[in-house]
Amino acid sequence: MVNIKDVAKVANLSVATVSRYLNQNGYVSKKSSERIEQAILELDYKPSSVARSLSKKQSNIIGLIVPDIKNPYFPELARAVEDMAWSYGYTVVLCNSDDQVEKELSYIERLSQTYVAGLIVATSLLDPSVYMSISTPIVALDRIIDVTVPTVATDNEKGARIGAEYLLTNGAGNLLCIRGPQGLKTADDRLTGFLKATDKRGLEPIVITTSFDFKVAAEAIEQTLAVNPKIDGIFASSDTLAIAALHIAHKLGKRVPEELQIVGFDGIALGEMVSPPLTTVGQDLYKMGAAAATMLIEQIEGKEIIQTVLNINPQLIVRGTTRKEAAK
Amino acid sequence: MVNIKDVAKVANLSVATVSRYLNQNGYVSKKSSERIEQAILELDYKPSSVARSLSKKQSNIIGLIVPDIKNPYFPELARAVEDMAWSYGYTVVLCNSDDQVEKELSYIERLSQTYVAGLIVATSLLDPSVYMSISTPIVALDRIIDVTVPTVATDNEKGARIGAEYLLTNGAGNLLCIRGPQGLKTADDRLTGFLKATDKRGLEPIVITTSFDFKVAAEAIEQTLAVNPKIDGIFASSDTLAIAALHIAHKLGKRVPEELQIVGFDGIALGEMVSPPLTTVGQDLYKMGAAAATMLIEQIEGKEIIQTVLNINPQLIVRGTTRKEAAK
DNA sequence: ATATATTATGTAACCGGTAACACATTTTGT
DNA sequence: ACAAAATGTGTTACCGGTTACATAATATAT
Repeated sequence: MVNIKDVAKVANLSVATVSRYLNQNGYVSKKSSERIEQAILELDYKPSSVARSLSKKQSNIIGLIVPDIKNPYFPELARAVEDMAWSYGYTVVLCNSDDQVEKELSYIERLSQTYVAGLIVATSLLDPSVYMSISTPIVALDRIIDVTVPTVATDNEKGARIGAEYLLTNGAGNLLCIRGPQGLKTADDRLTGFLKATDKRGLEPIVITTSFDFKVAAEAIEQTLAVNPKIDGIFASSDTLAIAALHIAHKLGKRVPEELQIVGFDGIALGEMVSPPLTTVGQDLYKMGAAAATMLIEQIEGKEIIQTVLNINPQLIVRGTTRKEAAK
Repeated sequence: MVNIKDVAKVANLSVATVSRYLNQNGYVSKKSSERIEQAILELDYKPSSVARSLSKKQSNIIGLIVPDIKNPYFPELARAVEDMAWSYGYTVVLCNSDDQVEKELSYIERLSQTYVAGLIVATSLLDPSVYMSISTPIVALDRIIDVTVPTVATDNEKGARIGAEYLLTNGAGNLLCIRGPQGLKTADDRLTGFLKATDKRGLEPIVITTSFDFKVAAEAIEQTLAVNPKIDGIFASSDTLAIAALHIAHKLGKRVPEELQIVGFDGIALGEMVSPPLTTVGQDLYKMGAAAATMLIEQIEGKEIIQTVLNINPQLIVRGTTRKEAAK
């Protein structure tokens, strides 16, 4: 492989000058620049990012830690992160933590051995102090880790309130809230928002807790609907859960949205594919991912961060699992 | 950060001995080993993979190139690849090629600058010669690039034949085949398999070509169904397309599977979530991804590759979009 | 007992960059 | 015109490992 020395030799200059040219720092005359360009072209020289990393103690690798890329929520974020990273010359390492503390810690350790430039963390199982003690720049995505950690997130409480209120103004009176796993801040906030909406009307909705796993969730929902046939509105803490509810509704022969209305949360692409398409509280996932990446890269490159917490506003996306006519 | 010199100093040995100990090559006495272990523990030493990469001209990074991780087919593969890579101590860089030659080439170039250990390629837009000329180990996943490139793939033709035959024996006589984009080997093979099944019966099915994009596909399907109301069986080249068909069927009020039967291809998790759940020709995606990763790592680590082409057998997964009773 | 093989360890060059420092040359200010 | 500032370039140590080579100490063979 061609190295910087070869280029220096051909250009009849020292490696330092070539390095200066490559990094656009220090002085390089026009003539030298041209000779270097020529040499680079001639030799098809590609600087070794490994050598650069070793020397600078800084790589162009960004770690993206998600619980599980199979969860349809994350590919959309990942894609946005990757796009942004790409355009800034960074590379994304995909890490599935599987919500295992050990695995996540081990990943962080491994990454730090490669001088990883920064971390985007879309998990929240570790103690905030762990993230705060990491020396590389970090951005929390979709999860608030700590006020000191730059964050891109949605106002989950508000979104849930909007979603629940839409169900209520839309004629659903007996609500079921399918909340995500206990202890997950995101799910907690969504429950809070939901309850705010129902409390205001003095309602006592049913709340069930379930994992995000489709089958497990579907079973729990089926049982709940069997016991409480009066339920005419479901607010789900995620689109996957909402789709599970829709699935069960079909199975039980409940017509959606005539007999049962469903509102999800997230705005994943899948929501448009099911029938009827899912009404949901949408987050602009691409925007979130892109914002997180941009934020991280700005941190990495030493730019002053003005805004450390970016709250993306959720937006109700009305599709087919709610009754439109009643909305007025 | 603690480096190998510090360890050597504490253990009262030279860096060479410590390095030998770390790599388990060369001679290191028991006593020295113990002293080194002690020192490593004491200092919490973690070897720098960057320095090692520079020296060895080999990293522990694997590049995974997919068209778009948002396509629900790829997260399942990616997850398997990542799992395997993880267990062998490798790290996965995610690359979305977007089916753009330039982007893919640029990725390959960037990765080679980091001494990437190997590449798993799930795209096929580049000329085979490009992949063959790459000096790092490579494995083709889901796409056959060239006989000389180790490959993990499904027998698409056979799978499509099985899927089409199932429709035919199941009472569907007027078939529509929704084939994927032209020029995509995978889609071509599936069409071939489909046609083999229909030709055998002397049928003349309708074949439409469409992109994998959900909305575009849905529109094309809607038009086709409108013009050809007789269609009672659809074979789709991918589950996403099948789900688009299902979506349109619902929209048009066609009962599935009573009036219209649908068979997809791929076996993505999504297929179980729609209603009715999708009958499909399933590939064991996890197995494919894991096999590709294993194959690659074996290549990287210099093991003899006995089997360079691994054909995973597709399997018909009968669910709700086909009529069961007629199967006999 | 001596030659030879095996085991154990250290020195130092190397991987391919970066950047501090030194030095030379040109430009600018007064 | 002369000092000071700006510009241009080279030498070399360093980042943190690996490994070829040299050397020393044991173990084994004859």
